[in-house]
Amino acid sequence: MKLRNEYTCPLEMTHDIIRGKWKPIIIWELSKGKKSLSSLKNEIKGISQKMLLQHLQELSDYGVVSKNVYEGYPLKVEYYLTDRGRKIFEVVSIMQGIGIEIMVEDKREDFLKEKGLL
Amino acid sequence: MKLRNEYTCPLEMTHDIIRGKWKPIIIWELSKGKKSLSSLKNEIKGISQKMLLQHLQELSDYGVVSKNVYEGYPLKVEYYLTDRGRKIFEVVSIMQGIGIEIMVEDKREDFLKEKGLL
DNA sequence: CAGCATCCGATCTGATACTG
DNA sequence: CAGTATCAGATCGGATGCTG
Repeated sequence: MKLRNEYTCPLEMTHDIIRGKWKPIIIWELSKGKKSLSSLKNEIKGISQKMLLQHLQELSDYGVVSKNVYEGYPLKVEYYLTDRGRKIFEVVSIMQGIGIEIMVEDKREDFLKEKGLL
Repeated sequence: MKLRNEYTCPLEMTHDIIRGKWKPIIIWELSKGKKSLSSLKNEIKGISQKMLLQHLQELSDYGVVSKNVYEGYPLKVEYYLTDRGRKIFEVVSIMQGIGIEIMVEDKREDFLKEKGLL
């Protein structure tokens, strides 16, 4: 667990958890179900394996993500959101909703339709 | 306006807006009403003037914050949330709520009581 | 009071190569 | 397939001093 004690307010703590560049999108993907490293890597466009692993490790330190490891070859590992992770997902979900609102207001419906979000 | 066009999904855009170290807390303070630079500086413990100004500038580029400037001496400037800023505040507000939940679950009620949040 | 410039260390991110 | 190590560049953040 990596959560600090010197937060000024609870807001800061949540912010600390999701601040990394790829963290919200990782949480978004994991909200759909358990995922292997490689499927996350394929689904998150542009992410490097290093950053993916590093962020998964940090999220795990925060108690947001956990994993099941199955021994044998090929290795199989499943990452998933913990209860706390599903709480954090509520924030991520609102971020998505507000992002859509702003894009609509910004006349970017074309983008949203392309993504199947409108 | 600083919002990019290459977002993969709306989530990324929202994340981009609030990622800076002090951005959520600045938005939180501004949600209470118009504020001068110096009152923000006093209310946000630990922030440097440089970061405060830089983040206000970025939030302004994103259309989240605006300001009124009154000529004369001493100079008077009021920062405030735009409509878009109030949308983003919804995210920040949820971040606070979830942060409180996590702290409760983490047995940090003492902290919350101290801050008058419980 | 509001705001700018500069210097510097810390942190973050990405590319690449390698291991079990 | 999952995970580690290293190196370099980019970005971020903080301290300080100066300006209108």
